[in-house]
Amino acid sequence: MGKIDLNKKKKREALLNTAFDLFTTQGLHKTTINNIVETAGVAKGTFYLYFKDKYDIRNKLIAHKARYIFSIADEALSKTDLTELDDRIIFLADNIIEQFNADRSLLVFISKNLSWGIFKNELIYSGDGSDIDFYNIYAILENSPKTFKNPEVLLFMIVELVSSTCYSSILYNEPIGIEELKPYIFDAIRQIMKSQEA
Amino acid sequence: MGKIDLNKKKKREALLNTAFDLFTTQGLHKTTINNIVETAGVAKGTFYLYFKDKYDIRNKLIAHKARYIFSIADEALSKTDLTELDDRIIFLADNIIEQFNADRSLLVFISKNLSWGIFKNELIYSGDGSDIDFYNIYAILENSPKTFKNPEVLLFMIVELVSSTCYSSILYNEPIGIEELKPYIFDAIRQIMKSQEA
Amino acid sequence: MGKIDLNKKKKREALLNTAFDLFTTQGLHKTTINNIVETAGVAKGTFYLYFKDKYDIRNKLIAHKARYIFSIADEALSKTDLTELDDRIIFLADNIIEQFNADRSLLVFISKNLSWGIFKNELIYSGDGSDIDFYNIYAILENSPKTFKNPEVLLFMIVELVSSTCYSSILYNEPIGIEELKPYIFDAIRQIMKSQEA
Amino acid sequence: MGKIDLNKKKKREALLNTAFDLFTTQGLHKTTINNIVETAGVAKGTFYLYFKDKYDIRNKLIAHKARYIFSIADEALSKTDLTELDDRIIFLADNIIEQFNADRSLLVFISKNLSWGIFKNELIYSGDGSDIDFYNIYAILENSPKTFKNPEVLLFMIVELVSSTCYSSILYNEPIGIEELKPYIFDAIRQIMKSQEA
DNA sequence: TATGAATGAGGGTTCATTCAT
DNA sequence: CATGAATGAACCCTCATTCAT
Repeated sequence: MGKIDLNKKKKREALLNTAFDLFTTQGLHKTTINNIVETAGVAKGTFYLYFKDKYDIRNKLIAHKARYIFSIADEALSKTDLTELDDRIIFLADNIIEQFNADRSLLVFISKNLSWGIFKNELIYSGDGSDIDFYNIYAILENSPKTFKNPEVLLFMIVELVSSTCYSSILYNEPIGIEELKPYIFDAIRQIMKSQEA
Repeated sequence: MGKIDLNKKKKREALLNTAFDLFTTQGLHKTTINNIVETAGVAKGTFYLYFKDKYDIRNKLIAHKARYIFSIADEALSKTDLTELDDRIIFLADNIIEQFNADRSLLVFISKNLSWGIFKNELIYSGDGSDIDFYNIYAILENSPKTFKNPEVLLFMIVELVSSTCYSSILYNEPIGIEELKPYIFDAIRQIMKSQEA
Repeated sequence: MGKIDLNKKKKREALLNTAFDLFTTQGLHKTTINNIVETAGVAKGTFYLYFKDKYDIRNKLIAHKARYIFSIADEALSKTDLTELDDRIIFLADNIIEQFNADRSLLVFISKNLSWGIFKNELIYSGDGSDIDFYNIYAILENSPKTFKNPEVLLFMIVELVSSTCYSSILYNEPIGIEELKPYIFDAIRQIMKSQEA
Repeated sequence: MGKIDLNKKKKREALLNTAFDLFTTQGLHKTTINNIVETAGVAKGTFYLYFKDKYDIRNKLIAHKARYIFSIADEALSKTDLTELDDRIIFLADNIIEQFNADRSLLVFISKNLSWGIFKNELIYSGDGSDIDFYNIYAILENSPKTFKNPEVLLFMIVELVSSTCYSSILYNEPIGIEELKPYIFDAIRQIMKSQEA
């Protein structure tokens, strides 16, 4: 990669990082292209060399950040010797909850923008290739000795339950704080999994 | 109520209805005050007689619409002879899901804007008095012969599970359509309730 | 004067007093008809029964306030036994300066709005009749044993010197505070008068 | 200076000139940004590249114009062989009065906006460096063989006397025209100076 | 590639004025 | 006389986008 290409990548990443910071601190709507380029230290026109508009850069950020979160959780899981399926799923949930708890701006950004569609397409079947194979997470369910009526629905319900309850609990302590809520969530996950065993 | 007051109420409602239509079809951000007043057929200044700004009218709409949805479900429930708690909860969930299924714009609007905080304050403990007493829904849990570790958390988890899974399923048929998804949701609700019995 | 007429006068005066308060605290431009009628406690339409617009009420206030200031000074002068002309003029100047010093909002309002033209027409030759005869002040010069080349110019120069130096000194202490400045002003007045003796 | 920089300067000056014309013919309040940009022939947004708002451009104009007036007078003075201090001061006063007389819009603009504070900071101690050194005017008093009790107060009183009497006389011929008034003003200046000799 | 001056449509908001009650 | 809901023109200002350099 030549010097020019390196410079290009640096510019692109400066824009991505800056945009993420601004989106999470000020919100998508209040963040202007001006804000982004000024903070990133590039010229206004340069933005348009890399991204179509504000929404383009946002979409690229979502996939990037979500993939990163799962890779962290997945890596941590691989360092455990958990074998039971529900233990493994709950380990992942817990890890991700903690990531969100540690970085609330990340939680806001992901929650407001990540749909199941994006999740499935961008993460699970991701053809990105650059990072970990996220099919793993999905594979956990399929390669288990237990079988489920509909693994995708199961995963979907778990993801939705965790992410939506997290949001209110971590950000507003409503109805209770996340540490207190966790046992309920994990219990619920176990029950949902049991109910879907084939 | 005099002629003038009637006229005022009509104007206010024209603005509310128009705003709701536009918010749900074009989104909050893309809807302008101009759009609203033009469509509602009033002068721009009139908007500011009734609402502080776009966010004020949105907040008033959320409470209004959410209250309405629950009142419909509650009324339907009262016409059944269901006695078992889980049956009653699932009846409510089903009814609300069907309302969303019948009016997707409502689903979008409510999902994007209703937080648990608003839900609790505006609906359950609503001092509005104009409509049904929403404490009912909450009361269902407390007046039941069964008791739960933490009724509020239980309700919270059910609401979050239903609303977040609905969204993807009804709007995008992801991961599966709502009719197919329902049994899974209802099963999950039963399991979650069972796990929280004290 | 009937009850209705009394009520009318009360409304009019409420508007005048309120307008003065608002003009002096917020400025002419920032004060709206809305502000005035709300604070005065009358309906919006009522304003237009008494005044043409914001500028009409301002003009009526200027004359009213200026006349009042001079009447206070004049009355105080009549209670002294000063006989020398320059002493009498300086007494008036001092008295008016002190009134301004005690009520800076009055100073701002008068300074920004009172022109020599208004001063002459509204005050000196005032046909108002309701208050003191302001011709007095002018008459002081003419009835004096000393005579001046041009009494009106003399008065004009004194008024302009006093009012313009006051403004900066009282409001901003620039270039020096009013107490320190006074001897210079009074000295200057004496010199100007001497130079114009015929 | 490149082509772009030249263009920028031209735009900025077009805006300044246009704003001055409009402020002096229509008043600050009645002049809108729209007026300015339309007349100047630039886009609305361009205005905001150079100035924060209407008041920003006004402030920049005041300093600019006032400095210019004094520079003209100062230059004219340097071409005379006047040595007596009061003659020099009166020469400056006369020159400035004539400038105002020749351009009444300038008089209105300056009178309504120039305070002693601005005068002192922006003109006398101006660190601008671009124009003449205005400390000169101030220095005239200090370097004179005569000494004064308080040179700043002396200058202040002269400036205020001249500017406030000018305003009424030039614009409204009240109480008399400027040519007729001048001898009185100059006489007054001489008297005031004499009274302040230490 | 990279720049940033220039654009101008369109945003939210204000407020003097009217007129039916 | 008094009201105040309604009006709508006009305000200031923002900001995504372009394009000559």
